[in-house]
Amino acid sequence: MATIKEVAAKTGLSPTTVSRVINNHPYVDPKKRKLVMTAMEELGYVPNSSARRLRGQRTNTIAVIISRIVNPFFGHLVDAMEKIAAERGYQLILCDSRLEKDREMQHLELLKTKQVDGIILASLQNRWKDIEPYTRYGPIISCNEYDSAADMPMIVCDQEYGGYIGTKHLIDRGHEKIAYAGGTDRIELTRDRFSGFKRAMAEAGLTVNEDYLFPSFYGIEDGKNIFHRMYAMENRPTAIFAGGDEVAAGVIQEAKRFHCRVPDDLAVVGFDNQPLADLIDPGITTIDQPMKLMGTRAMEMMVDMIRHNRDVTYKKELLPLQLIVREST
Amino acid sequence: MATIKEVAAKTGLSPTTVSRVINNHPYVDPKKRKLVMTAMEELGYVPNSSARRLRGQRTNTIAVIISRIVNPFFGHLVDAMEKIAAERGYQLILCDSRLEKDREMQHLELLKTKQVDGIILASLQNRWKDIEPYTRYGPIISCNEYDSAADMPMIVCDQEYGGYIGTKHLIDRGHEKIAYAGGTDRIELTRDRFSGFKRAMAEAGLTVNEDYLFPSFYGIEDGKNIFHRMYAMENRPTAIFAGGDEVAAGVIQEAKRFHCRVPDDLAVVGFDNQPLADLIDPGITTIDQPMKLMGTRAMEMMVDMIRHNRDVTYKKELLPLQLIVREST
DNA sequence: CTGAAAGCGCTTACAG
DNA sequence: CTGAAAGCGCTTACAG
Repeated sequence: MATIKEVAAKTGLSPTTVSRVINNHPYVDPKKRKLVMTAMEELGYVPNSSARRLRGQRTNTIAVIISRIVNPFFGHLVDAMEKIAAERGYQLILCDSRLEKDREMQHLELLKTKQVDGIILASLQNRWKDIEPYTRYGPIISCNEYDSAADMPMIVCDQEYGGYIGTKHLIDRGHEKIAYAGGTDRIELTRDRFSGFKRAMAEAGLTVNEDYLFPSFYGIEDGKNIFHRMYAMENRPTAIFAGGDEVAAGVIQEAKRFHCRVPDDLAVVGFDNQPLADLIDPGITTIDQPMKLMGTRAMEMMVDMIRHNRDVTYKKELLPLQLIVREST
Repeated sequence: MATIKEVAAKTGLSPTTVSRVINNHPYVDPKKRKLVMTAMEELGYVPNSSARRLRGQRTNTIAVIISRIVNPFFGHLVDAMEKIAAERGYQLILCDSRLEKDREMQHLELLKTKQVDGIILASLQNRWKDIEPYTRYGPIISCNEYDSAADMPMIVCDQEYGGYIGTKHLIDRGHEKIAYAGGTDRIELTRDRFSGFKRAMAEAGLTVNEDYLFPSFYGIEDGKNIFHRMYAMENRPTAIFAGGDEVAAGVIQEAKRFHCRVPDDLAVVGFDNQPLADLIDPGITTIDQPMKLMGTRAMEMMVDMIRHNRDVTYKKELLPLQLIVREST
């Protein structure tokens, strides 16, 4: 591979001047500029990124940490991010934590070892106290998941509201025995969503049945399992609010297989509004999360933070969430 | 950030020795090794990747070029790749060509500018003659899409066979007026699949109706459009072989909306065997593509090629394809 | 408008 | 087992 030195030698100019041409500096004699250009062309010269990185202390690379790329929700999120990153001249490193704390921590090391200029956390497996130390190495923002204790910019949807409107919708449809499969655990996002569920229940004077609460699951298979657990109950719920459309789809599919009619015997609300929600039969009533907007906004913010080097500060940005009614309720 | 020099200063040793400790070289006095280790710990030292890259001429990064990350097919492929890459200590750069030749070419530049050690092409927008020049900068392999004229390792499925068994299945079900939406154009993969379609038709003594051929489309919306174009025909086909499950899903959804019964009025065969195929109603008869196997094998091969620096050579590897029969036929 | 020199932070022969 | 020195390929003050 040709280096800047060889280009300099070929043109009889200094490496400095060649570098200036490469970087479009002003104050280069137009003739010499042209000379350098053709020499680069002839030698097939291309700047070595590693050298530029070392010298310039930036990588033009951003890592995005997700927890499961096969989840279409993340697919759409990453798609939007990749688009903005490409426009702005950044590479995207895809980091899949697979819901494991350790993998997430390892990915955070990328910032420390200067392999990326910034990190977008679209999933959050660790607590803020473990993530915080990394912020001194570069910008970290979260998108989708969040942690109120965290001092970092966040692009989030109003999950409490989402939990509320989904539940309220079921209540309005006359349901009282409502199961909840969004998870109630350590993750703030799911906790907030659960708060919304509880608020709607309380407002309607309904009590939350502990047996109807299922931990946070992710895929179709989980949905199937949840259906069977409900089906085995003596006192079955008449409706379920699932943590994602895939889970909802699993519930619906299995319900149909066991001749449990949706929505008559079991109403189902999903979350995300993935394409899937509109495709299966009956269509899934769900909460629309603006995945594209989230991804776009997060990447724009990240690039801005990298370029302006901490001069810009962002806070929590709240994005809208809305109920999409289909045939499953 | 602490550097190797600072660690050296703190321990009274040379940077060379510190480097040896970092890289687990033998022949370092155990006591000194320990000394260095604690000094690194105390300083929060971490090696700078850019420097290592420049010095070592490798990046431990691999790019994968896909054409549409929101397609679950690519989601699963990338998922399998990421897993192997992480195990082997490589980062994955996600490159989305969005079906555009230019974007793909830009992504190939990553190899030239030493930003990645190798590239996996899971999508192929350009011709081999345009890609070939990049092979001198590092290993390039294809996975999924392919080009027989190309002199690169390829992990491919037997598309001709896939086209054949899908079509044969429809013929066995008694169909004669069979539409084909897999594309017939410049891409070899789709051309081969189309060959399989034609072979099955020919064997059964059926003629291919030009009006029933639709260019290669990708998403649900495309499926809906195709349905309407068929629906508007005087002499409608009774079956369609779609290029992907998403397209098939779009066809089916719209068919149901217009009271066209599947499979009675219109039988539908998809491709890929995505989770979706099993979820919608009726389930989609489809051709299973071993996405996980493809991704795993491709990444293993890539890492092997990078590590053994062209000493290893691979050829085309053919992976099995099989018909999954569900209710849509 | 141009160039010599220093340095980004490592690793690797080489010599001991 | 250890260290001094060179060099990976750039860019950026600095001086002219």
